[in-house]
Order: sequence, then C-alpha cells, then structure tokens
Amino acid sequence: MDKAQDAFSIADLAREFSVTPRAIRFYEDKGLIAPARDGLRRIYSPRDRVRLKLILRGKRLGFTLREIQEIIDLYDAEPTGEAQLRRLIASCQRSRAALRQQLDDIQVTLEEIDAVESQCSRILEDLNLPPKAD
Amino acid sequence: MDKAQDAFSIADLAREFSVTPRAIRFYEDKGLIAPARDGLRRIYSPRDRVRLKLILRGKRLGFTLREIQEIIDLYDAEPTGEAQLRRLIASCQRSRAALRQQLDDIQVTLEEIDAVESQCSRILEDLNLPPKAD
DNA sequence: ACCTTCATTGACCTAAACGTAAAGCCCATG
DNA sequence: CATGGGCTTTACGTTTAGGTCAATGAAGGT
Repeated sequence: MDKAQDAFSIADLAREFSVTPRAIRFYEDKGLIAPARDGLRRIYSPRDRVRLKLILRGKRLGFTLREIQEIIDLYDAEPTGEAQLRRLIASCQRSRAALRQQLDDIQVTLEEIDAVESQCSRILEDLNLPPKAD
Repeated sequence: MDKAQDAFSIADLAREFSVTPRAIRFYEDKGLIAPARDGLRRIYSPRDRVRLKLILRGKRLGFTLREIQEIIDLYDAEPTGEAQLRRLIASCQRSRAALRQQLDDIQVTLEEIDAVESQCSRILEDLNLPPKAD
C-alpha cells in the first residue's frame, strides 16, 4: 500500500508548499508548469509536483521566474544535437559559477552572524555573571 | 604610502561594484546608506563603501532591500539593553536558519547540475568516439 | 431546488527595484 | 564666455511577482 498519491488538486499543493493557489496559477501563466485538466480543473501529477518544488527552490535562491523557466527547460530538454549539448554544458558551468558565488556569500555571512551572536552572548554573560563584582 | 582612499564619489563606487549611480541613490532613498555631502555631492567614506558591499551581497543572496536594511541595522546596533541583546540573538538564529536552507538548496542544485552536465559529456563522447564503430 | 464549497477566468491593483529622460548646478578649460 | 563633464533632483515609466475582487461553474449535501 503505497501512500504516494498520483494526483493533486491545486489546493493540495498550495497547502503542502505554503503558497497560494493564485501563485501556482501564476506560474502556469508564465509557462513554468502545465498541469492536466479535468474540464476546467487543474490536476497535478507527481511530476508537476516536483516541478513546483523546483520552482520554489529556484525562488528561494533568488532566481526570477524567467530564469527558473530556462533552468527547468534545460532539465527537460533531452538535447539531441551536439551544439545543443555543448550549449547545455556551457549553461551548466555558468549556473555553477553563480551558485558558487552564492555559496561563498552565504559562508561569509554566516561567519559574520556567528561573530555578532557570540559577541552578544559574551555581553549577556558579562551582564549577568558579575552583577556587582569588583 | 597606503593606497587606500578614504573618500569616494558615487561614480567611483558605481564603477567598482558594477552598479549604476541611480541604484546607489535609490539605496540611499530607502535609508540603506547615508553618505556625507559636500554641498550637493555625495561623498562616500570607507564605511559607506563597506555598507554598499553588504547591500550588494544581500542582493546576491536574494534578500529584499527592506530585509537588508534590517540586517544592516542589526549589525550597527551596538545593543544596550538585555532585551535588545536577546532579540538580536534570536534574529541571528533566524537568519542562520534561512541561510542554512539556502546552503542546502544550493548544494542540491549543484549536484543536479553536475549530474546533467556529466550526462551531457557522456553523450557527447558517445557521439564522437564511435562515429562508425560496430 | 437550494446552499455551500472549491475552482476557474479576467480585470485591475500593488510593491519593489530600478531605468530613463529632463533640467539645473558647479567647475575647469580652451 | 561658453562648453563639456560630472553630479544633482524631480518625475514618470517598467518589470516582476503576485494580491484582490468579481462573476461564473461544477460537485456534493440536505
């Protein structure tokens, strides 16, 4: 008995990922996702769900929807020609460079935050331990 | 002879960080930076320069200007009261959580990109090595 | 038959982050 | 002196990412 569903309503996904249905429809408008339909209603497959997950991860990384679209298109491409392949590889390398830059930014920021926080902690201790020590 | 300048024009900083003067003024409008003035002209100190650097790093990390403002304000706070300190620490922890999430997102994405790329490379080799082998 | 709930489309609205003129100040230089 | 370069403000335009109605439809309960 697999618990895994194979169809989701828009509300399902909205709940699961804490976004509004409006946002999900908006992504569809922008061509980022294309669920099946039952009449008017959207029906999302597990693949669609993964796509949405990718979209949201892209957003957390600060990509625009257009960029995310390009990335997803790349993923899906199944590139045929050699030129295509080479372009895809080049694109991968660019993405990696950007992500490495972000990694670096994050690391630096984390260190600074650690510094601030431990500084705070020390001050707090100094305030509390020796209330009237001299 | 220290090469380090201690005053910069808006164009200096714009060049150095590859942003437009307009953008820098916009950050000032939003209260993110407050250079000195010589008459009308803005004069940026090394501290201002660091601030701008922080702003741009924040942007690369996908923060909004408002969020960046809050973060910078925290950095600058020199918090006095114990309550302030505790709130700052709490804020640090939230930031760290968000950054860790981003770290994770980036790592996953990097792995996926690596997979795509090496897949591409393999296909390319298959295309080139055995042009008519049987 | 009626009501409620959920989903859909369409229209308009908003905030963020600038871009893009337009017009003026200040100063050096031919 | 007037011209050019760099900086300034003011103001309006643009793009992105949705929010917020409003009207409509289809499904299910009583």
